[in-house]
Amino acid sequence: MKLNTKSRYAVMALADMSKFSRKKPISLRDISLRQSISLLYLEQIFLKLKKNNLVKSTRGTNGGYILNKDPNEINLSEIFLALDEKVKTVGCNKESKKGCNGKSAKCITHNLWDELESHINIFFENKKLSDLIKINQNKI
Amino acid sequence: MKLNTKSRYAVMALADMSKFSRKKPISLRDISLRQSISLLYLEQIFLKLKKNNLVKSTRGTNGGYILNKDPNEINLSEIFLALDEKVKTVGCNKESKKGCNGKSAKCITHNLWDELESHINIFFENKKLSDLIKINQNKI
DNA sequence: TCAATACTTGACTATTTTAGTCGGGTATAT
DNA sequence: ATATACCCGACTAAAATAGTCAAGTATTGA
Repeated sequence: MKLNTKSRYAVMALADMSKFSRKKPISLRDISLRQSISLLYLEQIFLKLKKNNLVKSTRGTNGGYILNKDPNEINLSEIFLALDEKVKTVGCNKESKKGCNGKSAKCITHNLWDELESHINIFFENKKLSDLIKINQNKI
Repeated sequence: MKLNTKSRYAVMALADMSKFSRKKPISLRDISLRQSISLLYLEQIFLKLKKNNLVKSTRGTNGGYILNKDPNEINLSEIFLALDEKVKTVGCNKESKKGCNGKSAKCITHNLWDELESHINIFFENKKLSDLIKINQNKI
């Protein structure tokens, strides 16, 4: 049970950006160097973040990305959502409303996974980007 | 971010067993039929459960598995542990104490994932097998 | 103007993980 | 004896992951 790197790197990169002013664009190159994430990979990630209006971009020299909102207004749910990272613990969850494991009824563990999902989602919803940098003032 | 089927099936199978007396062995064949899980796959799963002393077995005709403890004494953590399902949200966690992402220091999101892990682990520790069947009295 | 910077996009790929199956056992009850 | 049911390692197809690559376009600063 683990998160994929895209989601993790997205959070890392946005947390990185949160430490800087929202006036000047921050280039992916800089983020790549500071956080040791492949530039090419970051590009892929930021396309999704942009499509989901978490960041906006300016091209050209001195271009880069800017956060669309204040770090204390961005929660982790939004970020995971932007990257299609679903906290979908199992196959038999809300989406497949009718059956689990090829059967016509909900499986015996159905409610359990639902509960776990809610648990994790609530955790993410309550966690803001600004929370990350508060704890990590000392780190780059 | 999802659980693997082995862990899920393990919980399902043990929850299934929890509904029956702990006197008579329950065959994997029966569990397989009731829960729609491949018998061959169940065998693999129960080997691990047995090695970790969650169940004991008797061979031969009318053989099968018996829970080693009462359902209200078995929590989900034990089950996941038996199947090596770690709630290891990311690479850079407690195990790799020194660095994340090839760097020498903890990454900016390190504490976040730690916190999430604890969260989920606590959820599992507090959840007993007996809780599952209480909620699902009506289901097989 | 023109070179350098930096975002844009889709396609591609090696590796790893997952979700099982298969084959050939061994022990036990009837 | 024979059918049942656990035991165990090895194997594999398919999917997911974690990226890279190629070929752009837009903007700025010298």
